[in-house]
Amino acid sequence: MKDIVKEKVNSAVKEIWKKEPPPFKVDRPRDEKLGDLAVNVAFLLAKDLRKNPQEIAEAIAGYMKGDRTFSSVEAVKGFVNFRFSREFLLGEFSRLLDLGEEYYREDIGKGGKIQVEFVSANPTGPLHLGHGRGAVVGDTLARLLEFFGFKVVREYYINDAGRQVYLLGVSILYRYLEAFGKETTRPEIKDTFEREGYRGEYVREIALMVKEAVGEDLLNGEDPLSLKEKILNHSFPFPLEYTRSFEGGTEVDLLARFGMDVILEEIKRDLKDLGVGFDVWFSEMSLRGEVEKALEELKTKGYLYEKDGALWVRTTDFGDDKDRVAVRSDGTYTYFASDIAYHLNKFKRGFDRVINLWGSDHFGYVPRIRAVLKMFSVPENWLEIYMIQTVRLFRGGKEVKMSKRAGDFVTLRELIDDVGPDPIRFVFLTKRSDTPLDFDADLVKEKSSENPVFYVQYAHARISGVFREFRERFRKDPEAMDLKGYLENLVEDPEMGLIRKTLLLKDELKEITLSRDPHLLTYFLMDLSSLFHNYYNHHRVIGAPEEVMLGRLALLKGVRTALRVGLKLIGVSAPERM
RNA sequence: GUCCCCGUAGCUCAGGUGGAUAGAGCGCGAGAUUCCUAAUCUCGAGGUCGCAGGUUCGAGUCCUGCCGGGGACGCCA
Repeated sequence: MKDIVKEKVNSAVKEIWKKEPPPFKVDRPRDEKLGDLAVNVAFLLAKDLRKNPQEIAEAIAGYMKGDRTFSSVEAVKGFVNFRFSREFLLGEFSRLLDLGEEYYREDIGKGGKIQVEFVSANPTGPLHLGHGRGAVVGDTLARLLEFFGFKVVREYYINDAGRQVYLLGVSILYRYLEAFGKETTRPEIKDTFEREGYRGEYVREIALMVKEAVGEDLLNGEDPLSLKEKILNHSFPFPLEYTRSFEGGTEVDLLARFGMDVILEEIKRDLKDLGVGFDVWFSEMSLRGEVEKALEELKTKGYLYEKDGALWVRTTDFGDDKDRVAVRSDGTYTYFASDIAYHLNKFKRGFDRVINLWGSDHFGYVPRIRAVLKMFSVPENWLEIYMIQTVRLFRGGKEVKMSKRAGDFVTLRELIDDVGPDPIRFVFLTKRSDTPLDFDADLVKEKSSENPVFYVQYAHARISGVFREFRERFRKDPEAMDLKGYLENLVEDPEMGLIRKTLLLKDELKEITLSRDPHLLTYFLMDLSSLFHNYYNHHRVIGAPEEVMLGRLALLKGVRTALRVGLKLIGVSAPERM
């Protein structure tokens, strides 16, 4: 609807002053008594035209006289305020009834390829709340982009190479021995575990699975390759891709691979239960050759140099505050080296746009990645990076500390089991993702008005209830009825208000998608639900005179479509009853 | 120390490229149900938008400084 106003104001300015208007804003006025939408173009034209804004606004308003889209166009203090006519609103609402969900869809993306990379948690432990937040925000963003015609690839980058994988293997080995009441005779294993090992309970569980599969054989120093076969033959109820890919090496490596198989399985299940799916699980390990090639290219371009036996990338040439190591003096690659190759890989895959959702601990990482992309002349706006801030969990009014070290951190799994996916998704979308979020587990569980997700779902359930009742009493299905002809019978202000709000979702969705602010959608849904609940409490549908009843049924049908679209996009269910 | 984010009602937070009299939920006070679900609704109280300057016709929004909170600053991942 904003487009319509924008278009009309544009041509008015062109017609009256024979000039192209500056970029102006179409917004909802603070007070809805002033109108449905307001335009600030008069302020922006004032200097140029050497007139005061009010005069300009009046000229524009005058030009619009007789336009049947609006019931009024007024100039107030320099704003031009538009109020949509009943005729126009009912016409749009009829289209909504005809088209259903499609009314809100628009092909902005035109098939453009966008990758959204999110979560990407290390496969060395269960997901925690912060990962869950990233999962929900990323998935919602992906849903929105898809809705608007982008071809979206959801990708999870698995850090399955590097030191943390070794640490996982060491930790499993340590716990395995412990399960036999033994201590390692190798001091490097003991030291490493004690200093940096993963202490979570899940490591013990994995160790027990190993014990189940190979018994004491690992204790007896059997060849890792034959241990591998024993694990594969044990028929665990999940794929063992990493274990299978083991082609010789230490038992620590084998255990790490098995551990990653187990953990990734858990991670996938957690995400699935949150309603989050991925198209691509990208393995860091698989980049092997590409890392070398990428570094070779950087070298040719002259951005690589050697110092203290390590290989450095001259990221300071492009705005980073210090240069970064890509290859350590012991010859191993840093995480950064993999990431250079990974982003280059993304670029070569031909995405028009790539969105990274990173945990806030990656903050300092942004400049170096941007620097590298510049070295490869990748356009600046190709990569968007958004930070997902930490989530603090509260129970019984107290913060529940999450500490991966001590192993007593709160997992996403516990919370999903505890409160279910709907409240989690909703709450994660009530704040901008780049600010910290406090999550009150007690409150979220409570099925009361304190919990906004139920408020919105309840609106949907109530409408469904009316439809149910109608079907029972009149033996007709409102879904199948063409009700738009009865819209004329809606005459009350709250009805027009609901219609207006329902139609506004279209602008809202578009803006939210383009500004990448999925959290605003929850606020819209609460507003719409509020209007509906208010209406519901003061107007009866069934029991009203037939003409009015059918009109109201039409109204509710449209509102329900809006609620469904909104809920679907944030991945929250729209229950028929509660 | 350097950099980034945040500071709006008692609490948790919206306020999307500056725009009109500052918004919601919770909490608090008062009320609403013979009728489609009261997980609801109505009314009320509650604010120097951290502080001080600046830019502007206009600042919660932009700039500078200060105060307070959080985070990032490894040849970790």
